[in-house]
Amino acid sequence: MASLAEENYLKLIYHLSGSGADEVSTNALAEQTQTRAASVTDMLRKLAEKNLVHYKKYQGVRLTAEGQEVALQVIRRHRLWEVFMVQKLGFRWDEVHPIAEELEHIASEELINRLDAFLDFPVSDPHGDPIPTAAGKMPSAEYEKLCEVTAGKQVTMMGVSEHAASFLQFLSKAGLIPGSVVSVLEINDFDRSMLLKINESGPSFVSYEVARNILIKFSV
Amino acid sequence: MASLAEENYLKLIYHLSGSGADEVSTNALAEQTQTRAASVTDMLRKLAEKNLVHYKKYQGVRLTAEGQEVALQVIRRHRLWEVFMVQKLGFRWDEVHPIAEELEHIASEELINRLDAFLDFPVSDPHGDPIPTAAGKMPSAEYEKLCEVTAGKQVTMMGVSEHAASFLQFLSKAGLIPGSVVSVLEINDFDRSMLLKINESGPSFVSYEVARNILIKFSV
DNA sequence: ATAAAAATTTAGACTCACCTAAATTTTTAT
DNA sequence: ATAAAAATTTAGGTGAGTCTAAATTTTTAT
Ligand SMILES: [Mn+2]
Ligand SMILES: [Mn+2]
Ligand SMILES: [Mn+2]
Ligand SMILES: [Mn+2]
Repeated sequence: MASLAEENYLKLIYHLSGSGADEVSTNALAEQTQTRAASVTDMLRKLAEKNLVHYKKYQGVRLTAEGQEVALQVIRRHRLWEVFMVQKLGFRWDEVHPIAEELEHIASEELINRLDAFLDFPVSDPHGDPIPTAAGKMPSAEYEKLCEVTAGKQVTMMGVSEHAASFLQFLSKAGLIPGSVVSVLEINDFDRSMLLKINESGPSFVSYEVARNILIKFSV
Repeated sequence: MASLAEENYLKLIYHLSGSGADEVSTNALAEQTQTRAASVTDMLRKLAEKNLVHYKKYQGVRLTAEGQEVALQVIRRHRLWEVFMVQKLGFRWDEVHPIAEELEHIASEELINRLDAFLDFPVSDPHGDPIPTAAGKMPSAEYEKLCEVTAGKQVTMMGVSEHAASFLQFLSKAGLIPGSVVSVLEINDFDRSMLLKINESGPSFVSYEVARNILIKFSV
């Protein structure tokens, strides 16, 4: 029903709106889609026509219930394929995103539900992002940022909020992957950089910029 | 490089030409692509421009070496995904073709080679069709047709030359799937229908039309 | 050999998803 | 409150891939 381009817009609106909460601006969409604002306007008119978004000229755009449903389906497919590529095909977590951008548009529901079962119904993807259910619910995964943890605390790494391959490669090298147990040894007041103990290994430094993009939960 | 539509044309030209041997007519392509002859002409001009086909007006079309390479890549992807869906996801062999028609256009070579390894380098797909190698060679699989077997002989079912879901479902019900051992008990002179023994089960009849589309090899 | 039929190509349009340039509306700063 | 700046939309195009209708070429039949 929704074309490949339409699916990409809906998914992007979902992400940029903070899971559908706020309005998204034309320019924000243009920047992320690598297109021009005029092209975005054209698409928004079409999506509104199809009742996939609420759109009033100059007022930004929000997903309708129907639009959100499509967006969550696309996100579900994307994340399940990422799990498949990492767990079954042996890809690294920094390699799978561009391929999942293509696979997410294969529409067969039968295919995706069988894939889900084959993967044992994973609840999150290799980056720690939650996988929407077949029924179209996004599991809420509310994590803290590592940069907000105080010295002396021990936490578990749960995911990332930045998906650039170079960032992910840096984390792998430091042993910082979902599941890693991290103790904050020291925090440098000056630049907010952190000295960490990661899974029994020797201490590592991470900058505030890195810590800001690492999602954690406090160990019980 | 080649668009989705172009890939579909190249694959189709390969099949209709008998693996690249003969010229293919505009009308034959129009019929199979569910488009009009005029649209096919447009596309052939474009493919010729890109050096993917040899094309002279009114003379039909043939793949270039480069075009054949693309066609074989697409066929490789199609068949590997079919194996994946049947062997790993539990699809039936009559369900996978339409989904593979979409998956075959995911271009990542890394993905397809890892999938190949994950599947243990299968040499044929669920329908018995050979899978082109990563190097772009189509393994030759020269089988006889069941309709040409004489009474009293025992053969092994290797594949089908007709892929309609209804035909495949009929075969499954009769227990006629690749690997089945088949003995020809009787052949009816009048309509060339056959009485078969399939894998130790009681005898079954198949029409000439069915036997003509079953590929076999003689048991050693 | 010629005329009719069939196959194919050309001409002119259409939709989708994008573009640039120009207008318009909204926001921000004075 | 007004002018400048920023954001957004409108106007008019483009290329890919398709269409219908008309013209052309090839094939078939007499
Ligand atoms: Mn991703
Ligand atoms: Mn992810
Ligand atoms: Mn198939
Ligand atoms: Mn097949």
